[in-house]
Amino acid sequence: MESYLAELNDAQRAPVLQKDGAMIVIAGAGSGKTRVLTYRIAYLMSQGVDPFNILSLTFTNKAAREMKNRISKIVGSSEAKNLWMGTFHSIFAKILRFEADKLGYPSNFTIYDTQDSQSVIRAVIKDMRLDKDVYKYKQVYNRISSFKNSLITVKAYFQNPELQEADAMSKKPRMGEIYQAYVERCFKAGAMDFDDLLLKTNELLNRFPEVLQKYQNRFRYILVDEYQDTNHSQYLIVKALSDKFQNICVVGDDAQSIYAFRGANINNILNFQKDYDDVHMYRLEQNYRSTKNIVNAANSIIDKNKTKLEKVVWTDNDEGPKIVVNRLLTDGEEGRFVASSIFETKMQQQLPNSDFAILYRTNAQSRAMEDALRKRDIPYRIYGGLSFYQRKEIKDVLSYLRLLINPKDEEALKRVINYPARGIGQTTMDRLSIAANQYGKSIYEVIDNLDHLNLKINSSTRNKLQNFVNMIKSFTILSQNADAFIVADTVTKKTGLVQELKKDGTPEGIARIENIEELLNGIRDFVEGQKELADSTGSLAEFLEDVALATDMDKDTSDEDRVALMTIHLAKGLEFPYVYIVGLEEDLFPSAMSMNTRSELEEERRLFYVALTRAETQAYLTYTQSRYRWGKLVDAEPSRFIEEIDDQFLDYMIPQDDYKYKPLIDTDIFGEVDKSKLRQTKPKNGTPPPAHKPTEQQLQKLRKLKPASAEPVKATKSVDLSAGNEVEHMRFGKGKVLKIEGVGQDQKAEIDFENGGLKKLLLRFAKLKVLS
DNA sequence: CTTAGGGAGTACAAT
DNA sequence: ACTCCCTAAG
Repeated sequence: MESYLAELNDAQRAPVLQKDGAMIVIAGAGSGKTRVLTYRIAYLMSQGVDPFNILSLTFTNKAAREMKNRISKIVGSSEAKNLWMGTFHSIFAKILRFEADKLGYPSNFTIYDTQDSQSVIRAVIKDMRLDKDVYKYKQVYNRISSFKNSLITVKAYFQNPELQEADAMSKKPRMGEIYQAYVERCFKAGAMDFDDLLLKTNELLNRFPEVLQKYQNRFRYILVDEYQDTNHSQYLIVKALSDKFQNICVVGDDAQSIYAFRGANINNILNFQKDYDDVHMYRLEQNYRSTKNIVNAANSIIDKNKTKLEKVVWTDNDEGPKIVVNRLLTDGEEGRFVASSIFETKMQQQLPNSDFAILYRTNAQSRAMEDALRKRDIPYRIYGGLSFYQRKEIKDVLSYLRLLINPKDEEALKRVINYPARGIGQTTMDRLSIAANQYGKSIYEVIDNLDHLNLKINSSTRNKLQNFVNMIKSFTILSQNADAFIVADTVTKKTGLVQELKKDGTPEGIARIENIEELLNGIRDFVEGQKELADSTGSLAEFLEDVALATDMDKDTSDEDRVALMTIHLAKGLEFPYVYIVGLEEDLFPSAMSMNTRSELEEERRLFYVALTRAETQAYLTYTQSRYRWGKLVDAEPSRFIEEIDDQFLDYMIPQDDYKYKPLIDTDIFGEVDKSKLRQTKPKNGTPPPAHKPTEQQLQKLRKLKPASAEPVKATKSVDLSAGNEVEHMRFGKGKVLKIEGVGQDQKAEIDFENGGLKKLLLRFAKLKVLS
């Protein structure tokens, strides 16, 4: 029974064997944290804990499935079945469906994806007659999302002068009204957006003490993976649920916190010890994944960050080959280099395609890689980007299905009411919409009751509307007796969706039909899978629930032999023998949008750390001299992150000197500055990290080198400019006069710069002070 | 009401 | 490059 404990090292075993209480496991990259979580759950069950009382929150549903399988093998599948495992979103969506009536939602509420939400916001902005160039819907969406993730409700927003002032300052004084209208529309449509799944869970637990108690008693043991990427809303849910029994185990790595843009708060992990009594902290520092070269190179990077918990990741693995760095002329060249490198390695070492991954900062970079791989006939698979379920034709089918389940779902209705075209245009929709508001009904209800309402709609249009409603109703009746596949199949045929695409005849149209077929196959598989589970009928509602929260990473691709292409964000938690990190260029990685503050830059650096630590055997870093961006060829310069790796771990494919920063010095302005001295300002690498397991003394010493956390430089551009702070890595407004320190030896320069290109240069080499 | 074409605006990561 | 929105004509 306990034989699996022997598969753990001492550091891993300790947290597994602590049955009760609060604990945090700081797990370095590749240190076996999934194994710890899995075995800990198995151990709890072996100690008599009912699986029904264990809640395990994972980062992907796939990870949950895999862990469950693993646990099944240890404790038996009938037991493991009762475990609550999944992502925050999927677990709490289930609970919310069960408790929906308490919050005034139907239990069949729709889950709006980002597209749906943004579309609602666009409509709100339009209806409020606001300037769409000022109120950009994506920005507004992000702002509202961040409110929700911080548990700032509409009411809380209007009670908070600071927020309102901030919005007024950014010339969006009516943000609150938009927020309010958006929330109302979603509620009316019986819809929750992604953030609502967490926000409403909080509301549920706060407002209904008996509900809170119920789930507190149910989830006596809570485990949270990737805790460094939890946002405030998730934090509060975990806190509330674990409050009674305090059996809480969080696992994470602050060095891999990369979701701040989604509201993740690194302080959740940094401050965990303050949140519970008697917190045990465990550290997993031995890396089993990567070579010494990779581990040490990664350490040398993350060392540049100031905000972090101290830990020392080390490995007993081989030294391994150095990290290869190569510069290419263009992104096309870059793709060709990567493809041929993969090809050669694959042939020489006789490796499967699935041993290789190409990681990039932005989805747009996949194009060049794809082209090159295709030319070489190397099978690949792209993860992320526009997911399958977000494609137009798929969303169209899904929207019909959504409408059957929840006729109030306005986004779905708007999408399909006139597609394929059936003569119901904007004018009609506007009238229906006004009537719906007037009577406090949904648009669908208005259409359904046209005869009883006095609307200015002519009889032919009335007919068309009636036909539409009748069609939907016939589907609804069908769905009461038939499974999801039969319903979906009928829908695609009867609505004329497929016919419409056939008529089109273009290659895109054919591809779309194939996609719809793939969707139908997927639904059939789902239905069969669900029916096997016995307690499920494979209904449409179940399928839609699954789809709404499905991600690209949830697909089982273990039997595919393909090179993996994905963003670094998606690669978190994965590992590959050979990893290519492409596009290591300033403004791309680190992203141009993430260089305003130290904390943003540090997150980019963590992202790079994540990328590099995916590699088991060898990593390749590439960058280009010019790249197509925004449809134009633009110059690129090497990322500072290459420079930050200690040279001893790198193997340059072109003369090393070429890799040094080439300062973009404009001599007109910089005439008196000695360029050679500028070069010398390259930061010296600190003490190289230990290649072997450090002694306890060494560990202590290394940990003491940096404070546990440093106050990040605060940063809105204006504030820091006027404060005269020493600031690194910051952008400045035009026309500011700055003092530069640390240029060469005792050289100081005063520059009035207007030119965007100069900003970056200065940041890289100098500390800046504002003179005026 | 529908459709095609032009013009303008937008560019990060994603549950 | 791409999407979205608007306009004008069918």
